[in-house]
Amino acid sequence: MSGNACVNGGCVLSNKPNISDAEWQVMHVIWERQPVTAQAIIAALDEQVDWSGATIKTMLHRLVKKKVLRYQREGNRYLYRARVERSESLRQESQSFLDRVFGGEAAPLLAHFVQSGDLTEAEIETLRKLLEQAGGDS
Amino acid sequence: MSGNACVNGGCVLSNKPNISDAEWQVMHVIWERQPVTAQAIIAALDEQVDWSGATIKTMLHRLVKKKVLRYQREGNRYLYRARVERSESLRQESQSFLDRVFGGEAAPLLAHFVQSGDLTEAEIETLRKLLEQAGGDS
DNA sequence: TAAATACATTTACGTCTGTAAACGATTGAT
DNA sequence: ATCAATCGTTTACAGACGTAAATGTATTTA
Repeated sequence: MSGNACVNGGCVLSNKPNISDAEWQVMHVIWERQPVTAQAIIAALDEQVDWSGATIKTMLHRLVKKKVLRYQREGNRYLYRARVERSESLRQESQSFLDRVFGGEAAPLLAHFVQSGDLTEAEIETLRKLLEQAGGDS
Repeated sequence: MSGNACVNGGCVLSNKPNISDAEWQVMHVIWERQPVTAQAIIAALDEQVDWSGATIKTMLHRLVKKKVLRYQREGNRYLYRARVERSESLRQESQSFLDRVFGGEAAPLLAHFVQSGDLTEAEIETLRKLLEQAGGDS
């Protein structure tokens, strides 16, 4: 995914923390249940993916290094918490996706998803209202 | 981005070709102007990014290897063409993004972009119509 | 207190990616 | 025909990622 700038045959992280594919799965669990132990995270993910506990611990470690997570010792184990807000991460990742794949054009992206047909009637209604608000503002 | 499954300490490509961040930039140019030479691609990208020609050639090479591009010799140089349709790539990448970041929920994603406020009045109108169609279908 | 258990930390390894220089082949010009 | 310019191919390298085993450390149990 995005977020790294490279020079001189090497790559460095950009200012914004970038959460990898697999790491997003971990973050979803953490945002939902924080503060949470590695155990609980592993248990929660066990229903969704097929990773060994060691793998998830590696991710936790990397997320801490990236300053996306922080932890608090609690006896033997850690309690993990997010250091970045879910909404902010969504925003950044969405913007990066929009730029990368849709060249920054929000309308085609929206059209794409609206036409994908995954929306329920209620969702459509909600969006209609949101669109009205968006229209009124300008 | 997504698309690789790993086993045994190694990673292998999944069935779907995955286009990296930087590669998307190249692909946008190609979809717009194909068939197109490396020269033209490099020239077009020169206005947008700060990569050396060599870098872009590497990407072209990798995209060919990934079977995202094909080429046709034309004397000394190649004419590059996409082997995958833009719309199909958008679809796949969008789906993967939706799953990864929004847990597969299209409505929150759409709400997010509608509220981002980047839409013009005309775009809002267009989307309103699309929503009506989407609603009528179900 | 010693052994077993449960955690976290370190090490590992192959692939992908960003970035580009070096090298080889082909073509155009003199 | 040879030299220079052009274009594609190979090689390079460091960081990120997916995946996980091995190792070290602290806690619980016998």
